[in-house]
Amino acid sequence: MSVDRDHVLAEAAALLTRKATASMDEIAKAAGISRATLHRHFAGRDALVRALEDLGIEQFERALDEARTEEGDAAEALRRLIAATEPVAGIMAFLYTENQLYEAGLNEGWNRLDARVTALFQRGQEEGAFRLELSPAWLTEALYGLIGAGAWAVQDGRVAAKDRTRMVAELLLGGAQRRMKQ
Amino acid sequence: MSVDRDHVLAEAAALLTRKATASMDEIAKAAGISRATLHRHFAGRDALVRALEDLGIEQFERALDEARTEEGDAAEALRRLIAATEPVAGIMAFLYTENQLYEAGLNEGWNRLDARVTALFQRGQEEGAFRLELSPAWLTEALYGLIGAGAWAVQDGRVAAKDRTRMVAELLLGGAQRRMKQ
DNA sequence: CCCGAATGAGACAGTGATGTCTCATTCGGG
DNA sequence: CCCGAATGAGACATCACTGTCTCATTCGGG
Repeated sequence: MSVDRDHVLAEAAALLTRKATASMDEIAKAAGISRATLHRHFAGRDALVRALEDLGIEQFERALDEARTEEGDAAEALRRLIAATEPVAGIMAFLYTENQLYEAGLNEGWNRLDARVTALFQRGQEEGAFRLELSPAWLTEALYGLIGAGAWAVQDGRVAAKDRTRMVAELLLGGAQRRMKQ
Repeated sequence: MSVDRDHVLAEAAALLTRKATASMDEIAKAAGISRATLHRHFAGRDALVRALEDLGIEQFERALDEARTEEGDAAEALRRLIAATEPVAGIMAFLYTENQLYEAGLNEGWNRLDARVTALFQRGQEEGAFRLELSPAWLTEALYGLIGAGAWAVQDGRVAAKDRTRMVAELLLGGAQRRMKQ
Protein backbone atom coordinates (compact mmCIF):
# COMPACT_ATOMS: atom_id res chain seq x y z
CA MET A 1 0.00 0.00 0.00
CA SER A 2 1.30 3.38 -0.94
CA VAL A 3 1.63 5.60 2.07
CA ASP A 4 -1.17 8.08 2.46
CA ARG A 5 0.64 11.38 2.01
CA ASP A 6 -2.18 13.36 3.58
CA HIS A 7 -2.19 11.09 6.59
CA VAL A 8 1.50 11.72 7.07
CA LEU A 9 0.94 15.45 6.84
CA ALA A 10 -1.90 15.28 9.34
CA GLU A 11 0.22 13.36 11.85
CA ALA A 12 3.15 15.69 11.28
CA ALA A 13 0.91 18.68 11.91
CA ALA A 14 -0.44 17.19 15.10
CA LEU A 15 3.04 16.45 16.42
CA LEU A 16 4.63 19.71 15.31
CA THR A 17 1.81 21.67 16.94
CA ARG A 18 2.77 20.10 20.24
CA LYS A 19 6.53 20.13 19.62
CA ALA A 20 7.69 22.51 16.92
CA THR A 21 11.25 21.20 17.04
CA ALA A 22 10.41 17.52 16.56
CA SER A 23 13.04 15.71 14.50
CA MET A 24 12.36 13.91 11.22
CA ASP A 25 12.69 10.66 13.13
CA GLU A 26 10.03 11.64 15.65
CA ILE A 27 7.74 12.81 12.87
CA ALA A 28 8.21 9.53 11.01
CA LYS A 29 7.44 7.52 14.13
CA ALA A 30 4.35 9.64 14.83
CA ALA A 31 3.13 8.95 11.30
CA GLY A 32 3.84 5.25 11.72
CA ILE A 33 6.44 5.04 8.96
CA SER A 34 10.21 4.84 8.77
CA ARG A 35 12.47 7.82 8.35
CA ALA A 36 13.51 6.50 4.92
CA THR A 37 9.95 6.50 3.67
CA LEU A 38 9.35 9.94 5.10
CA HIS A 39 12.33 11.17 3.09
CA ARG A 40 10.97 9.49 -0.02
CA HIS A 41 7.84 11.64 0.22
CA PHE A 42 9.44 14.88 1.35
CA ALA A 43 12.93 15.76 0.24
CA GLY A 44 13.74 17.21 3.63
CA ARG A 45 12.46 19.01 6.64
CA ASP A 46 11.99 22.21 4.67
CA ALA A 47 9.91 20.45 2.03
CA LEU A 48 7.74 18.91 4.74
CA VAL A 49 7.07 22.22 6.43
CA ARG A 50 6.35 23.78 3.06
CA ALA A 51 3.90 21.03 2.24
CA LEU A 52 2.27 21.63 5.61
CA GLU A 53 2.09 25.32 4.81
CA ASP A 54 0.46 24.59 1.45
CA LEU A 55 -2.01 22.24 3.13
CA GLY A 56 -2.89 24.80 5.77
CA ILE A 57 -3.42 27.53 3.22
CA GLU A 58 -5.47 25.24 1.00
CA GLN A 59 -7.70 24.06 3.85
CA PHE A 60 -8.16 27.53 5.26
CA GLU A 61 -9.09 28.77 1.80
CA ARG A 62 -11.59 25.95 1.54
CA ALA A 63 -13.03 27.03 4.88
CA LEU A 64 -13.42 30.54 3.49
CA ASP A 65 -15.27 29.12 0.50
CA GLU A 66 -17.53 26.91 2.60
CA ALA A 67 -18.37 29.74 4.96
CA ARG A 68 -19.38 32.00 2.04
CA THR A 69 -17.89 34.97 3.83
CA GLU A 70 -19.10 37.37 1.17
CA GLU A 71 -22.75 36.59 1.83
CA GLY A 72 -25.24 37.64 4.47
CA ASP A 73 -24.68 39.19 7.86
CA ALA A 74 -20.98 39.73 8.50
CA ALA A 75 -21.15 38.51 12.09
CA GLU A 76 -22.88 35.31 11.00
CA ALA A 77 -20.36 34.91 8.20
CA LEU A 78 -17.54 35.16 10.75
CA ARG A 79 -19.22 32.52 12.90
CA ARG A 80 -19.47 30.23 9.89
CA LEU A 81 -15.82 30.86 9.08
CA ILE A 82 -14.63 30.01 12.58
CA ALA A 83 -16.74 26.85 12.55
CA ALA A 84 -15.36 25.88 9.16
CA THR A 85 -11.77 26.31 10.30
CA GLU A 86 -12.19 23.66 12.97
CA PRO A 87 -10.30 20.96 11.02
CA VAL A 88 -7.40 23.31 10.23
CA ALA A 89 -7.06 24.82 13.68
CA GLY A 90 -4.16 22.58 14.67
CA ILE A 91 -2.17 23.22 11.52
CA MET A 92 -2.83 26.94 11.70
CA ALA A 93 -1.68 27.04 15.31
CA PHE A 94 1.61 25.51 14.22
CA LEU A 95 2.09 27.67 11.14
CA TYR A 96 1.19 30.82 13.04
CA THR A 97 4.08 30.32 15.44
CA GLU A 98 6.50 29.05 12.80
CA ASN A 99 8.24 32.37 12.30
CA GLN A 100 10.86 30.42 10.39
CA LEU A 101 8.50 30.78 7.42
CA TYR A 102 8.93 34.53 7.44
CA GLU A 103 12.68 34.42 7.04
CA ALA A 104 12.68 32.64 3.73
CA GLY A 105 10.21 34.22 1.31
CA LEU A 106 6.59 34.31 2.37
CA ASN A 107 4.15 32.02 0.63
CA GLU A 108 1.92 34.03 -1.68
CA GLY A 109 -1.09 32.15 -0.35
CA TRP A 110 -1.02 34.01 2.96
CA ASN A 111 -1.71 37.25 1.14
CA ARG A 112 -4.80 35.74 -0.43
CA LEU A 113 -6.06 34.53 2.94
CA ASP A 114 -5.29 37.80 4.66
CA ALA A 115 -7.05 39.73 1.92
CA ARG A 116 -10.22 37.67 2.15
CA VAL A 117 -10.35 37.73 5.94
CA THR A 118 -9.58 41.43 6.07
CA ALA A 119 -12.28 42.04 3.45
CA LEU A 120 -14.81 40.31 5.68
CA PHE A 121 -13.98 42.55 8.62
CA GLN A 122 -14.03 45.60 6.39
CA ARG A 123 -17.42 44.68 5.00
CA GLY A 124 -18.70 44.22 8.51
CA GLN A 125 -17.50 47.67 9.45
CA GLU A 126 -19.09 49.25 6.39
CA GLU A 127 -22.38 47.55 7.12
CA GLY A 128 -22.31 48.77 10.69
CA ALA A 129 -21.97 45.32 12.20
CA PHE A 130 -18.37 45.69 13.43
CA ARG A 131 -16.76 48.43 15.46
CA LEU A 132 -14.65 50.97 13.62
CA GLU A 133 -12.10 51.45 16.41
CA LEU A 134 -10.46 48.10 15.65
CA SER A 135 -8.61 48.01 12.35
CA PRO A 136 -9.37 45.11 9.98
CA ALA A 137 -5.68 44.21 10.03
CA TRP A 138 -5.77 43.82 13.79
CA LEU A 139 -9.02 41.88 13.71
CA THR A 140 -7.43 39.53 11.18
CA GLU A 141 -4.42 39.07 13.41
CA ALA A 142 -6.66 38.50 16.40
CA LEU A 143 -8.63 35.85 14.51
CA TYR A 144 -5.45 33.92 13.79
CA GLY A 145 -4.27 34.35 17.34
CA LEU A 146 -7.53 33.19 18.87
CA ILE A 147 -7.74 30.19 16.55
CA GLY A 148 -4.28 29.26 17.75
CA ALA A 149 -5.15 29.88 21.39
CA GLY A 150 -8.31 27.81 20.98
CA ALA A 151 -6.48 24.89 19.43
CA TRP A 152 -3.89 25.03 22.15
CA ALA A 153 -6.45 25.28 24.94
CA VAL A 154 -8.31 22.26 23.60
CA GLN A 155 -5.11 20.28 23.19
CA ASP A 156 -4.20 21.09 26.76
CA GLY A 157 -7.59 20.22 28.17
CA ARG A 158 -8.53 23.70 29.35
CA VAL A 159 -11.41 23.93 26.88
CA ALA A 160 -13.67 21.12 25.71
CA ALA A 161 -13.30 20.31 22.02
CA LYS A 162 -16.98 20.85 21.43
CA ASP A 163 -16.79 24.35 22.91
CA ARG A 164 -13.86 25.52 20.83
CA THR A 165 -15.80 27.13 17.99
CA ARG A 166 -18.24 28.85 20.30
CA MET A 167 -15.54 30.16 22.63
CA VAL A 168 -13.47 31.62 19.82
CA ALA A 169 -16.48 33.09 18.00
CA GLU A 170 -18.14 34.53 21.10
CA LEU A 171 -14.97 36.14 22.34
CA LEU A 172 -13.95 37.57 18.98
CA LEU A 173 -17.42 38.91 18.26
CA GLY A 174 -18.73 39.91 21.65
CA GLY A 175 -15.71 40.18 23.92
CA ALA A 176 -15.59 39.42 27.61
CA GLN A 177 -17.67 42.34 28.75
CA ARG A 178 -21.31 41.78 29.42
CA ARG A 179 -23.75 43.81 27.35
CA MET A 180 -26.27 45.92 29.18
CA LYS A 181 -28.69 45.99 26.30
CA GLN A 182 -28.89 43.84 23.21
CA MET B 1 32.64 46.31 33.32
CA SER B 2 30.57 43.36 34.31
CA VAL B 3 28.05 42.47 31.67
CA ASP B 4 24.55 43.60 32.48
CA ARG B 5 22.76 40.31 32.86
CA ASP B 6 19.34 41.87 32.45
CA HIS B 7 20.44 43.57 29.27
CA VAL B 8 21.54 40.23 27.84
CA LEU B 9 18.19 38.71 28.77
CA ALA B 10 16.31 41.59 27.17
CA GLU B 11 18.25 41.26 23.92
CA ALA B 12 17.84 37.48 23.97
CA ALA B 13 14.11 37.88 24.45
CA ALA B 14 13.85 40.32 21.57
CA LEU B 15 15.75 38.03 19.24
CA LEU B 16 14.08 34.79 20.33
CA THR B 17 10.66 36.37 19.89
CA ARG B 18 11.52 36.99 16.26
CA LYS B 19 13.46 33.75 15.77
CA ALA B 20 12.77 31.05 18.34
CA THR B 21 15.54 28.80 17.00
CA ALA B 22 18.33 31.38 17.18
CA SER B 23 21.67 29.80 18.12
CA MET B 24 23.71 30.74 21.15
CA ASP B 25 26.10 32.50 18.79
CA GLU B 26 23.34 34.62 17.30
CA ILE B 27 22.01 35.45 20.76
CA ALA B 28 25.50 36.46 21.89
CA LYS B 29 25.97 38.71 18.87
CA ALA B 30 22.54 40.26 19.38
CA ALA B 31 23.49 41.05 22.98
CA GLY B 32 26.81 42.48 21.85
CA ILE B 33 28.95 39.96 23.71
CA SER B 34 30.97 36.89 22.80
CA ARG B 35 29.66 33.37 22.99
CA ALA B 36 32.18 32.61 25.75
CA THR B 37 30.82 35.38 27.94
CA LEU B 38 27.27 34.30 27.24
CA HIS B 39 28.18 30.84 28.50
CA ARG B 40 29.78 32.35 31.58
CA HIS B 41 26.42 33.85 32.53
CA PHE B 42 24.15 31.00 31.48
CA ALA B 43 25.39 27.44 31.68
CA GLY B 44 23.64 26.56 28.43
CA ARG B 45 20.71 27.21 26.22
CA ASP B 46 18.35 25.58 28.69
CA ALA B 47 19.54 27.80 31.50
CA LEU B 48 19.07 30.87 29.32
CA VAL B 49 15.52 29.96 28.41
CA ARG B 50 14.77 29.18 32.05
CA ALA B 51 16.14 32.56 33.09
CA LEU B 52 13.95 34.14 30.42
CA GLU B 53 10.99 32.22 31.79
CA ASP B 54 11.72 33.45 35.31
CA LEU B 55 12.07 37.00 34.04
CA GLY B 56 8.78 36.81 32.16
CA ILE B 57 6.94 35.41 35.15
CA GLU B 58 8.47 37.97 37.47
CA GLN B 59 7.61 40.91 35.20
CA PHE B 60 4.10 39.67 34.52
CA GLU B 61 3.57 39.24 38.24
CA ARG B 62 4.80 42.78 38.75
CA ALA B 63 2.30 43.93 36.12
CA LEU B 64 -0.44 42.19 38.09
CA ASP B 65 0.69 44.02 41.22
CA GLU B 66 0.87 47.39 39.51
CA ALA B 67 -2.55 46.95 37.93
CA ARG B 68 -4.10 46.19 41.32
CA THR B 69 -6.37 43.63 39.69
CA GLU B 70 -8.21 42.97 42.91
CA GLU B 71 -9.48 46.52 43.17
CA GLY B 72 -12.27 48.42 41.49
CA ASP B 73 -14.25 47.66 38.37
CA ALA B 74 -13.11 44.38 36.82
CA ALA B 75 -13.15 45.73 33.28
CA GLU B 76 -11.03 48.70 34.29
CA ALA B 77 -8.70 46.38 36.20
CA LEU B 78 -8.26 44.30 33.05
CA ARG B 79 -7.45 47.43 31.06
CA ARG B 80 -4.84 48.38 33.63
CA LEU B 81 -3.39 44.89 33.50
CA ILE B 82 -3.06 44.89 29.72
CA ALA B 83 -1.44 48.32 29.83
CA ALA B 84 0.96 47.15 32.54
CA THR B 85 2.02 44.11 30.53
CA GLU B 86 3.30 46.29 27.71
CA PRO B 87 6.99 45.85 28.63
CA VAL B 88 6.64 42.05 28.94
CA ALA B 89 4.59 41.50 25.79
CA GLY B 90 7.58 40.42 23.71
CA ILE B 91 8.87 37.93 26.26
CA MET B 92 5.38 36.55 26.83
CA ALA B 93 4.87 36.09 23.10
CA PHE B 94 8.04 34.01 23.01
CA LEU B 95 7.30 31.98 26.13
CA TYR B 96 3.72 31.34 25.05
CA THR B 97 4.90 29.59 21.89
CA GLU B 98 7.84 27.86 23.54
CA ASN B 99 6.06 24.57 24.08
CA GLN B 100 9.46 23.12 24.89
CA LEU B 101 8.81 24.42 28.40
CA TYR B 102 5.87 22.11 28.83
CA GLU B 103 7.85 18.96 28.18
CA ALA B 104 10.21 19.37 31.05
CA GLY B 105 8.38 20.24 34.26
CA LEU B 106 6.26 23.37 34.25
CA ASN B 107 7.52 26.34 36.21
CA GLU B 108 5.43 26.77 39.32
CA GLY B 109 5.18 30.48 38.59
CA TRP B 110 2.75 29.93 35.73
CA ASN B 111 0.23 28.52 38.14
CA ARG B 112 0.43 31.66 40.26
CA LEU B 113 -0.10 33.87 37.22
CA ASP B 114 -2.93 31.75 35.88
CA ALA B 115 -4.62 31.77 39.26
CA ARG B 116 -4.48 35.54 39.59
CA VAL B 117 -5.64 36.20 36.03
CA THR B 118 -8.39 33.62 36.28
CA ALA B 119 -9.47 35.13 39.59
CA LEU B 120 -9.85 38.51 37.91
CA PHE B 121 -12.13 37.07 35.24
CA GLN B 122 -14.09 35.16 37.85
CA ARG B 123 -14.55 38.26 39.95
CA GLY B 124 -15.75 40.13 36.87
CA GLN B 125 -18.31 37.43 36.21
CA GLU B 126 -19.56 37.44 39.78
CA GLU B 127 -19.90 41.20 39.74
CA GLY B 128 -21.87 41.06 36.51
CA ALA B 129 -19.24 42.82 34.45
CA PHE B 130 -18.18 39.82 32.37
CA ARG B 131 -20.22 37.33 30.40
CA LEU B 132 -20.86 33.95 31.95
CA GLU B 133 -20.78 32.00 28.68
CA LEU B 134 -17.00 32.28 28.45
CA SER B 135 -15.12 30.29 31.06
CA PRO B 136 -12.45 32.08 33.09
CA ALA B 137 -9.93 29.50 31.88
CA TRP B 138 -10.67 30.36 28.27
CA LEU B 139 -10.58 34.09 28.95
CA THR B 140 -7.18 33.62 30.54
CA GLU B 141 -5.95 31.68 27.54
CA ALA B 142 -7.37 34.33 25.21
CA LEU B 143 -5.60 37.08 27.14
CA TYR B 144 -2.25 35.36 26.67
CA GLY B 145 -3.01 34.69 23.02
CA LEU B 146 -4.03 38.26 22.30
CA ILE B 147 -1.01 39.67 24.10
CA GLY B 148 1.11 37.48 21.86
CA ALA B 149 -0.84 38.44 18.75
CA GLY B 150 -0.52 42.09 19.67
CA ALA B 151 3.22 41.89 20.19
CA TRP B 152 3.61 40.04 16.92
CA ALA B 153 1.41 42.49 15.01
CA VAL B 154 3.38 45.44 16.33
CA GLN B 155 6.69 43.78 15.54
CA ASP B 156 5.47 43.15 12.01
CA GLY B 157 4.18 46.66 11.48
CA ARG B 158 0.52 45.75 11.19
CA VAL B 159 -0.39 47.64 14.34
CA ALA B 160 1.20 50.85 15.62
CA ALA B 161 3.05 50.39 18.90
CA LYS B 162 1.00 53.10 20.56
CA ASP B 163 -2.24 51.30 19.63
CA ARG B 164 -1.23 47.91 21.00
CA THR B 165 -2.72 48.24 24.46
CA ARG B 166 -5.97 49.72 23.20
CA MET B 167 -6.39 47.12 20.43
CA VAL B 168 -5.84 44.19 22.79
CA ALA B 169 -8.02 45.63 25.55
CA GLU B 170 -10.87 46.72 23.30
CA LEU B 171 -11.01 43.41 21.49
CA LEU B 172 -10.79 41.30 24.62
CA LEU B 173 -13.37 43.37 26.47
CA GLY B 174 -15.77 44.46 23.76
CA GLY B 175 -15.17 42.16 20.82
CA ALA B 176 -15.49 43.00 17.16
CA GLN B 177 -19.25 43.37 17.12
CA ARG B 178 -20.71 46.83 17.38
CA ARG B 179 -22.98 47.44 20.32
CA MET B 180 -26.45 48.70 19.61
CA LYS B 181 -26.89 50.19 23.03
CA GLN B 182 -24.32 50.96 25.65
C1' DC C 1 1.48 -17.54 -7.76
C1' DC C 2 5.00 -13.98 -9.35
C1' DC C 3 7.31 -9.84 -9.95
C1' DG C 4 7.89 -5.08 -9.41
C1' DA C 5 7.08 -1.43 -6.34
C1' DA C 6 7.11 0.18 -1.76
C1' DT C 7 8.83 -0.13 2.68
C1' DG C 8 11.82 -0.79 7.02
C1' DA C 9 16.14 -1.10 9.10
C1' DG C 10 20.36 0.41 9.41
C1' DA C 11 25.00 2.24 7.91
C1' DC C 12 27.42 6.31 6.61
C1' DA C 13 29.45 10.90 6.10
C1' DG C 14 28.48 15.74 6.47
C1' DT C 15 26.85 19.60 9.07
C1' DG C 16 25.79 22.84 12.50
C1' DA C 17 25.30 23.77 17.30
C1' DT C 18 26.93 22.97 21.77
C1' DG C 19 29.82 23.07 25.85
C1' DT C 20 34.55 23.38 27.47
C1' DC C 21 38.95 24.95 27.23
C1' DT C 22 43.12 28.14 26.67
C1' DC C 23 45.35 32.40 26.05
C1' DA C 24 45.92 37.12 24.97
C1' DT C 25 43.75 41.52 25.72
C1' DT C 26 40.99 44.98 27.95
C1' DC C 27 38.88 47.15 31.67
C1' DG C 28 38.48 49.41 36.07
C1' DG C 29 39.00 49.92 41.05
C1' DG C 30 42.42 50.75 44.49
C1' DC D 1 50.06 53.09 37.68
C1' DC D 2 49.14 48.13 38.70
C1' DC D 3 46.90 43.93 39.24
C1' DG D 4 43.07 40.99 39.23
C1' DA D 5 38.76 40.24 37.10
C1' DA D 6 36.22 40.14 32.98
C1' DT D 7 36.13 39.65 28.24
C1' DG D 8 36.98 38.23 23.20
C1' DA D 9 38.71 35.14 19.97
C1' DG D 10 39.27 30.91 18.73
C1' DA D 11 40.44 25.80 19.09
C1' DC D 12 38.53 21.46 20.19
C1' DA D 13 35.78 17.27 20.89
C1' DT D 14 31.12 15.92 21.15
C1' DC D 15 26.54 15.35 19.91
C1' DA D 16 22.18 15.27 17.47
C1' DC D 17 20.15 15.70 13.28
C1' DT D 18 20.23 15.44 8.49
C1' DG D 19 20.32 13.53 3.87
C1' DT D 20 21.80 9.61 1.14
C1' DC D 21 22.70 5.09 0.42
C1' DT D 22 22.18 -0.18 0.40
C1' DC D 23 19.85 -4.36 1.09
C1' DA D 24 16.50 -7.48 2.73
C1' DT D 25 11.60 -7.88 3.33
C1' DT D 26 6.80 -7.06 2.53
C1' DC D 27 2.96 -5.88 -0.08
C1' DG D 28 -0.39 -6.13 -3.74
C1' DG D 29 -1.95 -6.07 -8.54
C1' DG D 30 -2.06 -8.90 -12.59
